[in-house]
Amino acid sequence: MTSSRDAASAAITATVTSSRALLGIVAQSMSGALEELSLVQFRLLVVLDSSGPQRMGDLATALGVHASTLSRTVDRLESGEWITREVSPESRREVIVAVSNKGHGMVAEVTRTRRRAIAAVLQGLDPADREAVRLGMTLFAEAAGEPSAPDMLTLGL
Amino acid sequence: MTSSRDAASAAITATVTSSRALLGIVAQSMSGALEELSLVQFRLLVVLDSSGPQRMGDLATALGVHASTLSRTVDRLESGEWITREVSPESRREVIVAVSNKGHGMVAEVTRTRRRAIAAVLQGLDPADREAVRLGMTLFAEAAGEPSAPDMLTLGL
DNA sequence: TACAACAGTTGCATAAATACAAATGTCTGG
DNA sequence: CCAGACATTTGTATTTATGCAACTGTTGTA
Repeated sequence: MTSSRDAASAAITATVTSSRALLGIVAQSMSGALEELSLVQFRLLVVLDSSGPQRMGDLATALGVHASTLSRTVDRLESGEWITREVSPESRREVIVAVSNKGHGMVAEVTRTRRRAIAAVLQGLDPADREAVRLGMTLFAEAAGEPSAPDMLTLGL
Repeated sequence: MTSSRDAASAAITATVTSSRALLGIVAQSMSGALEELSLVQFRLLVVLDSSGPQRMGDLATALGVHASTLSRTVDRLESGEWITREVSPESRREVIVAVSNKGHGMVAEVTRTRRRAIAAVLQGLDPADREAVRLGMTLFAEAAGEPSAPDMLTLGL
């Protein structure tokens, strides 16, 4: 007979294997961006793109880096016109950073590429299997919950 | 009615969401290693651990970096005793790099942590749902195939 | 209004990753 | 056996990321 432990283990192994494939897709989708930006810079762009305009200090906290480190990274991104940096209308000692159109376009491009790559994989399945993937992925995502921001930052995502 | 395009799109979205969760787990599993090693160094360790001992030149090619760059990175890993570096028994001009016990242990530890984290997530599902995840993940992994090495390297995996 | 708290930048300093060029040592074919 | 090819390392230089300390300017408050 097959024990429930074997069944659980099979699910784990399948998930690990699948995570490798998914990781490959994610990495590949980022390769274009990483020709123009460092991983750290791209990470900043993603955070800013998803959270909206931020004060320097808050952004430094969100990224877990020193304010001076952020200031330099923002220098570089600004000179590449990926982001904008403006004195806050609220307080002249605060500086608000926001993604530029160019910056948003890059993030969107990566997202689009990722989605397209996943779509291409699913294309290779018949509808019933595709539905099985949808179900499995949905169940897993629900059980896992949202990844924490600090976790994602480890890999610069 | 629900078109087949909607169904496909739902599968894509579910997979994208799931990939985020998986990425979080992967990143978290690496966080311990990244306190002691840089991403580049860890990447080298993983490649070496999975492909076995390599000549410097081949390793540089596999990692897509200049030989001199590799030489320096190997210096650092060697001084931390993560790897060994020995003159090849075949030819005295060749140098063979291999993971040390310590290095292998680190990679294994990350792998173990990852597996455990995934197991914990699956633990939260009842057997039927877990089986659905197993099936979905298996189908996806089969359809996606093995990720290419260069792709994985983008993220240092 | 003066002073303390705050936000950000700038002046160091360090470490890592990177590549190119040059040097060193080893092989190999003629 | 020796000249060129080959594998690796070393010298040099650049870029990025990083943090601490000091500085500048702004705000709030006693």
